[in-house]
Amino acid sequence: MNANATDLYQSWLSSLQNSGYRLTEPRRALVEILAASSHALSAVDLYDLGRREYPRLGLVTVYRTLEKLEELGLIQRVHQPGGCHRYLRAAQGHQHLLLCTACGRAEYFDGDDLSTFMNSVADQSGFDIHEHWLQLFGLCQRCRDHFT
Amino acid sequence: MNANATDLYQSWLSSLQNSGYRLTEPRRALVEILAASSHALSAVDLYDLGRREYPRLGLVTVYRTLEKLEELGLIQRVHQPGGCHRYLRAAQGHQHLLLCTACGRAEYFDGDDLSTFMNSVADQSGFDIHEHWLQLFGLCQRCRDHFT
DNA sequence: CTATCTGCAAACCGTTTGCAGCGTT
DNA sequence: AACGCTGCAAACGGTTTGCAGATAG
Repeated sequence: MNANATDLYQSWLSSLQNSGYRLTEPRRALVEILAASSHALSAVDLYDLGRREYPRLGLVTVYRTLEKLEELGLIQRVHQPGGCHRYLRAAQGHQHLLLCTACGRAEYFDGDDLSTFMNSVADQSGFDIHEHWLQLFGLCQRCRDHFT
Repeated sequence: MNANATDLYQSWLSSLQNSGYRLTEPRRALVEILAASSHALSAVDLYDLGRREYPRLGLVTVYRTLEKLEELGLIQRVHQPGGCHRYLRAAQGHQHLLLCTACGRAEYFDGDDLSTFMNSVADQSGFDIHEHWLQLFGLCQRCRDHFT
């Protein structure tokens, strides 16, 4: 776990505690995994990874922990083309997602440049836009090298 | 059903037939609904609407018809914040989606302006971007008027 | 007449809920 | 000691599959 992930881990644990939630073994394990991961993970991914650290972990606990972390704005759902979702640390400000279709790596990029575009769409359509959802799919550097 | 929807209806039926699929009562009913709808519809929406025209319709047939229409590129899935998906006539070229969170109305808008943005993201990230997914959520004109 | 399509029932998968016991605080 | 949290099992909702009869071509 690098410095950045350790910071995230500590701050997420504090967030949980400050909101009146208890710090338990399964929660520590899940927070550690999520804070350190560069991939969007499914509930079952987390279950499998979590059991390496805490073998008694149940899938239900994974869901309940995800629910709390999402509620606190620490993680967010990532929607997959197939339909089911994965979880990833939340975007900071106006960031959007770049997902590798081969390895699942997830990266955020800044998207402030989009505001002019949004405004023009709002004007033309008459919609009052509240939220936008932008995800790009492709091959990350590592997978490109790997496949060529 | 307006002229545009009638055209879509006829062309979708032809597409089905040209691909070796049969034109049956349930399929005609579902195609008619989808071609005429300005809203993204769930499988159950289609089931309910379809039964008004063809009461013996089964939910399974809805799914199987959606599968074929999607395979032929005539409709596409719309991903909802909640998780489950709805179906809508497919985008033409580089269009993106605008969805009303109140009434479910769906509109496409052109998004060619995004290519410069995509290129700069590709350059900065090292990703080879294959696909992008942009959906905007808000209130449509009609619902704005209704709520104010 | 044949192959495809249909509807039913049942299986399926990801997710949620009820509950009795465990562990944090 | 009290209450929140956990894991199990069972329920749940949306979707898919197996099958025998119906229907388009």
